[in-house]
Amino acid sequence: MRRHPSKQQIKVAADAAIFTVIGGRLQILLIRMKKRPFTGRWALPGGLLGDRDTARSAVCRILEEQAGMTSCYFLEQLAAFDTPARDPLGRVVSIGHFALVPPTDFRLRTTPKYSDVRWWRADRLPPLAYDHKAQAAAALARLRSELGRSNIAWSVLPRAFTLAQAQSVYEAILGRTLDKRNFRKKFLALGLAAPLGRKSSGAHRPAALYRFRSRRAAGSL
Amino acid sequence: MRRHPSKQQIKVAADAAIFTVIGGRLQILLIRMKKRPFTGRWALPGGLLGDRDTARSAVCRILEEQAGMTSCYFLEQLAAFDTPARDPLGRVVSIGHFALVPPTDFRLRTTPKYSDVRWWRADRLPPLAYDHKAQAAAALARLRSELGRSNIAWSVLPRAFTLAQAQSVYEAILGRTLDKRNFRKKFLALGLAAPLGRKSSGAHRPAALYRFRSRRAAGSL
DNA sequence: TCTACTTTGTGTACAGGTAACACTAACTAG
DNA sequence: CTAGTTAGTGTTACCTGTACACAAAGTAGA
Repeated sequence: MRRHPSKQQIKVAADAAIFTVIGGRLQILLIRMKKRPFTGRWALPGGLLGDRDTARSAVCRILEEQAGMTSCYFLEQLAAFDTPARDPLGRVVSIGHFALVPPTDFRLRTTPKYSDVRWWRADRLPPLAYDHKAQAAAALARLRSELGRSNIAWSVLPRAFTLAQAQSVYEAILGRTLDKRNFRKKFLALGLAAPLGRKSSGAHRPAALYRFRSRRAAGSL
Repeated sequence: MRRHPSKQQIKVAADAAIFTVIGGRLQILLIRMKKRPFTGRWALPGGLLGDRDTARSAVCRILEEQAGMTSCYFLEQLAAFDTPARDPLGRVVSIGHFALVPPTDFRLRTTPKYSDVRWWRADRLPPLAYDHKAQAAAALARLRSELGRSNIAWSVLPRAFTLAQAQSVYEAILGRTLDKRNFRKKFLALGLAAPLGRKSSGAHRPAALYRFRSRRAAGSL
């Protein structure tokens, strides 16, 4: 082992399933490819690692290049995807990632290398390039399973938020409605959030505002 | 993305944390390295992927080469380990795996490339090469967390087994004793095992024998 | 053959978490 | 001041996990 023969032809890439919540719906970020053999196809943002990249730093760089997205907050590794035929142009092993980001922190912007970037509803995806359908499905499953055990939700909520906003985010991610009283009980029992003052939204009864106690706690490998 | 520059210098390896249970203790398979810079150090079995290997097939091949271990039953991917400095001789991204195997199916056998192979108690590991300490720890955590949700245990139990044997395996893996009545209740409630006839072990009251209904069910990504 | 020893096999009670369920309080707009 | 909308609050039933003790079945050896 570890013979380091110079003949190995495998390349290493990183892909990212980036989620956000817009309009009460879970969305995933896709880019549209220009190059063959996937011309016109949508795909997860991704690309090859530089020699000094970690997979994580590669993802951050790629997100800026391909979508104008700065600052990766929460970003976690998903799995390695290594089917030999997954890239028709050559042997590429991809390290999949997933993240949850606030929809407002940046404006999506494409580059000449791609024809488009946009959010898609996570439950209505177009056909995807490579094995990205499987990657997106695995990422969604992990996102849902981590939601209950960690404080990922902070990355898509504003600094100060109401419990109704938090509940709406959880519902969007899980894809089902939750009971209001049970949600409040459980969410507060997790001890991740602390109350502040009050709020005066455009109309109706003001709601108490909360903030997350810390911005990094459980969840990582 | 996917420019396929021929200049990328990263290589792809696969490592494996192979567990078994011997004498009521959880054991992990290590090999002893001859080559610099880890001469004399113990390490997880592993090596570079061939151009047509999947990570999984590479692990199977490597286990046969490095330890004489045939037939990989249960083998699951753990994570990609991509710290640039993890291999002092060059940039290598490793795809970690873990498995649980029966201790009796083969005789361990080393090769001229390594000075030794043997089982080590999982709670008393020697210093390891590369980032294998972290890989082994992550593998153990995953093994424990999958134990409750899947039927991995079949891979270390004989075809026909008693509930006491099963309990002993679970205790070895989890590293703590379990309550007999609770274990039997839960194990049978999982519905993975079905009863057979009876047994006459060397001494004492005979125990009912069970078998697993299927040899592949839950647990995979 | 009887006794001592060892292992198998079984049920219940309590604690904690999850899921279902409806009404009053506070504010805005007209 | 009324109608409309959202915020906020407790209790009950159920399920899961955990703690705990004793009788039954066989072997080995006196």
